[in-house]
Amino acid sequence: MGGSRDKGKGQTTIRHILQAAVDVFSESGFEGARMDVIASHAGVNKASIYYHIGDKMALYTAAMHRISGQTYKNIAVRARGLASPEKRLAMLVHTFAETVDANPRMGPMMLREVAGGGQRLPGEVIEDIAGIVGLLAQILEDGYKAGVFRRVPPFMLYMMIIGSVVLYKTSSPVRRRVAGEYGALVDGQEAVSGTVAQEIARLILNAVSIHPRA
Amino acid sequence: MGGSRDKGKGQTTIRHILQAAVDVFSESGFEGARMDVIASHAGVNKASIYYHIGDKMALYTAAMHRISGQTYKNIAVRARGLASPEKRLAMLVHTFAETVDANPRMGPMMLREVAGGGQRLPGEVIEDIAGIVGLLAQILEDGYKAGVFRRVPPFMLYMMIIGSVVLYKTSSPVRRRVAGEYGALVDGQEAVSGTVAQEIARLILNAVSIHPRA
Amino acid sequence: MGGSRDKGKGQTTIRHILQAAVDVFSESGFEGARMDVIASHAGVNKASIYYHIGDKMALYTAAMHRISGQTYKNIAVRARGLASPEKRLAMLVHTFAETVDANPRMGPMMLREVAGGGQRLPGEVIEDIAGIVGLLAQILEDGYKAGVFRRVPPFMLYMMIIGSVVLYKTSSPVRRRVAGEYGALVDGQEAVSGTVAQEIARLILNAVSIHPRA
Amino acid sequence: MGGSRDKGKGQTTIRHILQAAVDVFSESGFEGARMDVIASHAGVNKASIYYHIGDKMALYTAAMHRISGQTYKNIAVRARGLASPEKRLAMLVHTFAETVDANPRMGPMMLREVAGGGQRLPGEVIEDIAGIVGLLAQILEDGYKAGVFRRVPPFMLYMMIIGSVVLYKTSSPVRRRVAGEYGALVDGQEAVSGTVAQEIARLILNAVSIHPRA
DNA sequence: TATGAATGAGATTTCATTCAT
DNA sequence: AATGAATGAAATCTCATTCAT
Repeated sequence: MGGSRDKGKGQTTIRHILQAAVDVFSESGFEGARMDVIASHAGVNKASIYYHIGDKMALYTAAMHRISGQTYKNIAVRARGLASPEKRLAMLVHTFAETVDANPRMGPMMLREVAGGGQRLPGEVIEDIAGIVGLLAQILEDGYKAGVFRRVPPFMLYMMIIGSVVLYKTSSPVRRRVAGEYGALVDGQEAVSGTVAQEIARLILNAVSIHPRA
Repeated sequence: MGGSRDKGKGQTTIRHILQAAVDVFSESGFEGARMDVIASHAGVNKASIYYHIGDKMALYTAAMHRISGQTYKNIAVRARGLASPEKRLAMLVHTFAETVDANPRMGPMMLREVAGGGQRLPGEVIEDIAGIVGLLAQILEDGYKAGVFRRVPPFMLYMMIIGSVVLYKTSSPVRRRVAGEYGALVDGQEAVSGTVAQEIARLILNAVSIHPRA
Repeated sequence: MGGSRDKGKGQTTIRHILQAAVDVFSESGFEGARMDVIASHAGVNKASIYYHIGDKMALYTAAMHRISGQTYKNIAVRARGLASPEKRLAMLVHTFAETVDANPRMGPMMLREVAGGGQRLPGEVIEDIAGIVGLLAQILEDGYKAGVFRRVPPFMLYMMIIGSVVLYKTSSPVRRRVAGEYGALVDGQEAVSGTVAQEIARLILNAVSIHPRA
Repeated sequence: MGGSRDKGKGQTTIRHILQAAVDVFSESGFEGARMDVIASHAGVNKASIYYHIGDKMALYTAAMHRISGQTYKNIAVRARGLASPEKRLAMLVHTFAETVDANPRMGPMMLREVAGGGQRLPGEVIEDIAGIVGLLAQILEDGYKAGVFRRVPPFMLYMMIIGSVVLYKTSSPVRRRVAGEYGALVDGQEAVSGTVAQEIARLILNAVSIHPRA
């Protein structure tokens, strides 16, 4: 019946492996991840990973690229066609938050990479990040020309956005543990798109906007 | 036997070990760090680490606490005695930035912990973090009561601050690599206190302040 | 279906496989050779080797026999019909040298076998070697009866001949490296038949001949 | 009593490891040798090899050098002080044969190296070989000047000597198997110094000497 | 207090071989 | 007749930890 015959069996296997790699690497980091674990998550023999993809480093690269590529594509597609810089900036925050929600593994992987100085970041991933920073820079430039935004270094704002979104998302276990110490100070939602993203977007917009003196 | 002057020899060794541990753990993460490497950085034999401190986990805990404790103390001391909530908030950002500059290892270690869900964070470190979040909550509360700040979830703002400061600091290698792809978009200072911290403080203040409509 | 012209297709494949096997085994030895490498040298899929020939050992046996058989046949054919023992001995050295030149892979394979005690030598190969030793023994016997040769153990002379020819041929890379250390001592021709074989034949003849006292 | 305390425990371990390495590598070749086997031959844990020496390649290098060095030293010491070139050449053959008898592992290792083109031969080993060839060249030169030797390329004669000695020694299992096929042709002594070396020395001397025409 | 040596347990990687098509 | 995919078994190498001194 229609469609998927067993042709391309290898492609399916590769997809399984990459998904498992994303999961395990993001949970445990590069050194902490074990090939055994990835293999069994993927439901394949360890040797299959080497057959289809290569060694641990190659697997890591492939997994990273898979995620950064998706993120960039999502953001790029949605960023088009919105009129005002404010709306585009808000949209970027929301899209980023949604991507993080849809890809809970992305945050940890990126944080770890940044923590390690990005030494392991493959060129393709760097390109994806540069793409996102480029979009953000364009928005800020347009807003500045329109007289609504202050001059803000785009990379700094990028860090602020992913900092708040990713850390907020990722830190929920930490947040809970801090909550144990400090009761009311902490607020417990899990998803970061929706309410939380709205709050973040408002803060970010507030931060970059030019406000008239009273 | 002996007695008099060999007192404190062990303390020096312990200090060397802890410093080396901070360096190596922050560079490579928990799993990536090797006891050999830490030992040789410290200029001692591997077995000495076990004698003086304990196993890898104990060493990690000690190193983390050493850093988070310093940070908390720095911030707590400086945050006292400033009148307006705005000034206290700006001060907190600056102090945090300075601490990160003075302790370049702190950022990576914290990012990694957050990325890993903080599973390994020892109670003492959690307390230090909670302490900082508590200070921040107090500042926001005062500002809200004074009618100058909006209601902002303190943990979210905490994430925003450490997100921008730490990521900005830590990401300088990544930033340079992105710069290669995207020329002018990136700005290259290394220290995060000073100009960069000022810019961040301004953004943060802008973000939380209540602005009159034009 | 099929029928007419696909006959013999398998034979070509088998030839390719065997040639590749000879190349790779002689370059890397039995343990060092990889089935993948042999397959790709032969331009076929790894599984084809198993289909057509069998496992690694079977392939090795087939490759060895292919070579030893050629050598024996060459020598046997040429050795016939020459009158004097001296000429037949010289001819044997030359033929051996030519075979080694034509089959550059033979030397290494034989050396390795000898080095390993010949445990892996299949019976057919042993027979080929025994054949050559037999020819040599006959020559020596005839020369002894004719009063021109001393009594020399044939196997020892066989070792001397293949030792000098094969080692000389095989060792050219080593010779070049030694040359780097010891300049003028080394002489660099590549082919072993021709001049080199003449020199060797002269030495061998000199060695076994009976020389009148001055 | 006297002497060996437990000081230098590591040195003993290293000696055990190297001896085991020589045994196993020479029996099985580089690829065929298993680190497990070497470790258990040496009576140490596998990891000890890595602790004391390094990886498989480093171990191989160390083992090769150990052997080639001993050989060169033996020959160099004995070659001094003999008057006539003939006696020195004979002595070299005998010493070589004795060394091979004393070090039954040397032959196989060298044959394998030659078979592989010597790609793996470390510089130190090349130097040892060059040293031996140098001694031989000197002897031949002296004999030529004295009018008793023909001009013979030293490297070729070197190959002839080690070819006959080493192959003869090493090939005893092969010889036995050939004997099974060809009865009387083969002669079965195991040691190569003594009678066999005498025979070889006589052949070699015969080969290089200038003989008056009858 | 300090260290060279040693190791068990486990990690990554390789490879000959088989299977389904 | 041929092949892409898959794998069990085993090889090399690593590393936190302990021991004897």
